[in-house]
Amino acid sequence: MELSPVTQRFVLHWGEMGTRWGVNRTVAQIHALLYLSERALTAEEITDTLGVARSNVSNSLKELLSWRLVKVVHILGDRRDHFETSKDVWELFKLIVEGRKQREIEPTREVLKDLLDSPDLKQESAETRKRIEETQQFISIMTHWSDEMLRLEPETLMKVMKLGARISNLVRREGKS
Amino acid sequence: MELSPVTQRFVLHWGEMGTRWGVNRTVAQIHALLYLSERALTAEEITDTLGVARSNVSNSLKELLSWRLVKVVHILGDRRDHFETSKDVWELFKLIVEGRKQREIEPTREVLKDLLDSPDLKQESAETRKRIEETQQFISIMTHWSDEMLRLEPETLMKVMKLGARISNLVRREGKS
DNA sequence: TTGCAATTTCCTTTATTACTGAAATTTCTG
DNA sequence: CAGAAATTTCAGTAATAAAGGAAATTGCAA
Repeated sequence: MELSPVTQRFVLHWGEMGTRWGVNRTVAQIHALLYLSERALTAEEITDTLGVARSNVSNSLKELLSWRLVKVVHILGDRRDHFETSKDVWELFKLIVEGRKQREIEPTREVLKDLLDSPDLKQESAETRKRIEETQQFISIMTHWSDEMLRLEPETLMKVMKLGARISNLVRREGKS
Repeated sequence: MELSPVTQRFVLHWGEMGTRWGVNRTVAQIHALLYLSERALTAEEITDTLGVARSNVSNSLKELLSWRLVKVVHILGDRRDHFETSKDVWELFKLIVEGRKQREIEPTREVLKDLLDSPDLKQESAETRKRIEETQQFISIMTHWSDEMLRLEPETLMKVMKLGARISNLVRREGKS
């Protein structure tokens, strides 16, 4: 499968950014490819289009499945797995935030909880204890809020965001007067 | 400088998570150390405490400075640079979001703009064009909203968050009835 | 302006992560 | 159930990133 110039640039860029987003190049490229594809693709097709090893595609798809960014679908009369991703940016965003929370926040939350429960804690200065408590509390609040937001429909979310903007404007105007 | 058990675990954990957060172990460890430290530290002290090469500390501090997570301060009668970080979690959070936006979003925003301006675009299917336009628009909205939020004082932000929670509850209740 | 402390640069080594390709396994079909 | 297609596993290799350490630079102070 030949890629058009625009698609090719999109896929290559997504791949380059992948590293910064916490996934490897191939994972990001596959996701980009599926995102722009009009239909679900087989692993074989992905392999050919991207020019990487079949096994690499297999592992990358597994990672995308673990993020729930990609789903397996079946085509009648074809025993091969076909892969597709949501075309809804909001949906994708939610899944990415969810995945990152799981990988980037959850382990820390647990360690902080552990530290705060630890008998060693009383040896620490009040300052240190306060610092750790505040960190823990902050994570807790942000996690809860983000869960709430992620549960919203796009339209509702837009309303909340506009509201946020309104309040922030208000605050700024009051600050000036 | 000897670390207490709790501080040590905190620093080591922060270091391990660093990789997932897009910085290397040393960078994250230094930040953790400064975060729990009661006073600003010299590069030398950091080197000794963490047991890494002096040059590694130098480079890591430079990276932390580029994130604006760390500041140089001077102590009267001491020519050495001393380093400190904010103790305010909200402040730190803002800086991290700002940094990540710069590194993880901005390059993509530019490429998408480029693609949408490109003469090649008209060769693409309507579907593809729509997909790229929506992506671009989504990034634009989210960036703008996050800028607004980051400008808020912690207390105002809390209000907005509570409001968000209220709306989300409302929506859920209406959905049920 | 020389000398030394402090810091950074830059090249090398080490560690980590990504990727390949062959072999093994699973899954489907006749 | 045998054979082939599809997929995954895994061991080795390549690529990338992190860290170390010597040498160079900076900047202050006598």
